[in-house]
Amino acid sequence: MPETAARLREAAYALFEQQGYAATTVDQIAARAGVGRSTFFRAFGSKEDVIFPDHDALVARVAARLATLGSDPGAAPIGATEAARIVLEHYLAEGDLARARYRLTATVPTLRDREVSSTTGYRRLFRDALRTWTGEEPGDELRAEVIAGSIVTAHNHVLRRWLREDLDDAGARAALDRALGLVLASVSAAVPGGAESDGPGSEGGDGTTVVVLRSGATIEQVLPHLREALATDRPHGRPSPA
Amino acid sequence: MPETAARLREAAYALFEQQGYAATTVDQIAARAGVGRSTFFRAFGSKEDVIFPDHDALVARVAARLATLGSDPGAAPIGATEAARIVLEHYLAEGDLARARYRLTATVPTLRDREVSSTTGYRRLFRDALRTWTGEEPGDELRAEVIAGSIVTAHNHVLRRWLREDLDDAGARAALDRALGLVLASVSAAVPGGAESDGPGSEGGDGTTVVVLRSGATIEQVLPHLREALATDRPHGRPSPA
DNA sequence: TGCGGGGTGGTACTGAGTACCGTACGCTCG
DNA sequence: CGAGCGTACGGTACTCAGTACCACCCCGCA
Repeated sequence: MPETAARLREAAYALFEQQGYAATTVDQIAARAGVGRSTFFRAFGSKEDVIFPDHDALVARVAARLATLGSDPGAAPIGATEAARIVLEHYLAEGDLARARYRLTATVPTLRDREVSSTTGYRRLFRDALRTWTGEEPGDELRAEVIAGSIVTAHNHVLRRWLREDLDDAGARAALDRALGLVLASVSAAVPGGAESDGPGSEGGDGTTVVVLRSGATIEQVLPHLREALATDRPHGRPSPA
Repeated sequence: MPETAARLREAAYALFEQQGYAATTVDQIAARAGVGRSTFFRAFGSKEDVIFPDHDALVARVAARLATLGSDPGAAPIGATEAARIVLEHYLAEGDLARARYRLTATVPTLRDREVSSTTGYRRLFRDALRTWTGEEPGDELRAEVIAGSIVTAHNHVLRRWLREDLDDAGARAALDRALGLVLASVSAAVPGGAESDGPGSEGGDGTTVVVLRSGATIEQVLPHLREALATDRPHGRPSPA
């Protein structure tokens, strides 16, 4: 019965907020919900699971969305953005419950670890889905991992701000779009040619790379900045916005 | 006595490889090491800690290296690279022990989670250290987080290949340099101007950005590639190596 | 000889998680 | 109506990680 699980969850959150996570025993939760201890472990596999219930279902939905990416390279950033939004929308729909969970995970190290390790699943999902976008050559594995990690980072960054009530729902949606746009633009500039040079600090004249983001400007607009950039000597200076 | 801890560690690894992690009890480890159960918990706080012993010390060393970054923007990528190499060198020095740990963490979900969550500490370290590099404005927080995450991803990517014996020691060092060079170059291309546009799929003509990495080439070498890149319409196309 | 402190072993306890069993409720089929 | 039957529940008993506490022993030292 999902109704029993709901009562258990409410009892658990109430006791956690009142006494703290560690000080609350499963017996207390079960007693408050008016059920036996066995019932608790049947509904949730563990004491932690009462806090992260529908996580698996969410992962499955994201995976389903990413599975439709196919091999069209242009679809990857849009699909990834929509997949990330699925997760954000899930938390927005949870509302106060998500914020209550955040208060717990922010406090209790065990729960924080649990949440952190759950993000790895998303990283893998995005990485595998992005393989078709980034390419299949050996060196591209790292690119896919970096992009996947950056997407997750961007999402979590926005989500955290919403959890802290720095952002309302609409603000979070807009911030996610902006963050993902920034991250995908930045990260899609990874340059295969750069991989051939021999690391930071070395300025092999052959390793120079020029990256163009967001085409649309004419050469005339760009050229002065480019000339200036090429004149400088710093191997890893700040980027020069044009 | 560190000698007692060493005996416990050897006994633990032997039993883990032989019976599996879950099937091995702390009593068995202590018995095999010829000490009491209390001694085990005195030496290592928990059953997991026997696998991740000097982790805190390693974090401290990385933190110490990053603390010397100061506010010189040019020092950030080099310092970050060296900090990442500290971690790699630690594992290389461990040798077979690190690989035995990898076999465990790859198998046992509990240990995998533990290791994953430990990377968060590095992420925070790099993020905070990179704040001075990426800037202090509000929008730059995300950039710092993304760069930090990418550094950790790059390191772990190389480390994992070494753990799987895809790479020998020298190969791992070289691969880390290349991976970090690639990642830092890519990620340092994050463009403040890009944050003003409204997400992927939009091609605001004003948001175009050209980023120069690894100066040293002349304009003549770069220009043809640049012209080609600017001619394409895709808002998020593959980068154009020059 | 007396004395204090660190490393040690032993005992007892709490609490999470598992296995198992008996039971009550609701269902369908005869 | 009643007999079977699956499912959800409660209860008991157990294992094991982790904690607290105490008694001990060995050591240097006065």
